[in-house]
Amino acid sequence: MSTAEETTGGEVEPWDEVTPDAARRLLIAAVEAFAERGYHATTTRDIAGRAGMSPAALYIHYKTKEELLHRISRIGHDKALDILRTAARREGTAAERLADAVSSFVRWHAGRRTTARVVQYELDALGPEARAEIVALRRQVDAEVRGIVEDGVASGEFDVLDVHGTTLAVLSLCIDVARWFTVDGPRTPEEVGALYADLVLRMVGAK
Amino acid sequence: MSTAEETTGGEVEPWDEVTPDAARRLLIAAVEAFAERGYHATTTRDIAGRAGMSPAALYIHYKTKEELLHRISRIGHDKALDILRTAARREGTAAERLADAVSSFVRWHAGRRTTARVVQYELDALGPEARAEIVALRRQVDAEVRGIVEDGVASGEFDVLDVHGTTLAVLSLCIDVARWFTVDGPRTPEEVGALYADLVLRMVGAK
DNA sequence: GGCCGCACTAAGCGCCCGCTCACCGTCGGC
DNA sequence: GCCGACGGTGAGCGGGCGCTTAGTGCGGCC
Repeated sequence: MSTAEETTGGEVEPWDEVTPDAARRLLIAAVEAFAERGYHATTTRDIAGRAGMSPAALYIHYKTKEELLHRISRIGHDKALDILRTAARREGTAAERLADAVSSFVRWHAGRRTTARVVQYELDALGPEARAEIVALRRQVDAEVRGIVEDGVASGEFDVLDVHGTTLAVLSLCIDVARWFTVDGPRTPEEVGALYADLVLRMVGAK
Repeated sequence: MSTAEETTGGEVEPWDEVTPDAARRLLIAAVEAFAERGYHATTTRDIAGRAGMSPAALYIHYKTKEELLHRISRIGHDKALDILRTAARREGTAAERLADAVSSFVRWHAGRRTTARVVQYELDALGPEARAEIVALRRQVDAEVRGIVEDGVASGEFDVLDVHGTTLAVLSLCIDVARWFTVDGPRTPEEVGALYADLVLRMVGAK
């Protein structure tokens, strides 16, 4: 096991794009609290406490509690989109790219479960403008996966009746991992990723 | 269009097991509010207001706000389990029974979306004892689906490497419908049910 | 060494939450 | 025609919420 910093959940938390250090500690504390209890059940006092600060310290780095959620959601969606884009743009058959996309997307949802929960399930807590921004990112996520599926259909690799519906189901399957996965469970993120890649290839009728 | 009572979402709401009438109206109001905003973001004043009552009226029929969630969750899980049991116990091949289970389970999650959202996503808001009761019901849900998958494997109808993992994925796929489905979308609950039944048969490698 | 800037704290404001309680209108039984 | 039972209301309590503000300790720069 590496000596890199880990959370109680055993997840490595980079978040290195967030500076200064105090702002990053507050954001990581917020991710943990939101993932455990949900945005509305989390208090600003709880977030500050987890970060080892007084309640007022939060407002030096963030305008509101909602801005914290917005930042988390934005960074998380960027990362998720980046994972899918990397898989979609690599060389290989549509089946190889789809398997790569699903397995890495699932590994992220399982391994970075706390972040993924906040990203996928707390969207409704954002205000209209922030939500609109995130919804646009989600459409890009959908487009990446649909692109691979369409490539496979065009090349004759896949046998799919409803491309939009199947794409939705594939993403849905991956996203729901954040709901049920636990580090205490019998499977590692890598195992779930491999299993799900196989299941998805079956769903698209890969030859 | 029928003259049966419908909510704004176009869903028929039986809830006929809840009496008296005022208690049922409060419970339906709570389902709508919890589904829209989440348990923690919903106020007792909002629930009572939707039911056309004063805030204090809620406490004549329910001890706490949490008891409302518990009742909703219990009734909803009973209904979901009933749907799966009916499909699992009918006559037919494992493939027929699995397709029936998935399509009816998905139709429920899409058609009764508000209830399903509360049932599937607000579990963590329950206290320890109530949550334990519901978790036991969920294990029975899992067992019903796993039973059909095992039958199919035993009879040679299905080709499945990881029975537990695949069962989990099948249920996961169905449950996530409650997160993304909208009545404004392009698909009816029946269409999604049929699509998902096909996808699941592919996942289990049905001959 | 003196002073400025700023990250941070202690205290607390105003608000709204879940929930309670004293009271009231209505309706069936005699 | 009166009376108790009961479903319902108006007002409000105690508390915790998101957020603010006045003040403090400390590190860097001349």
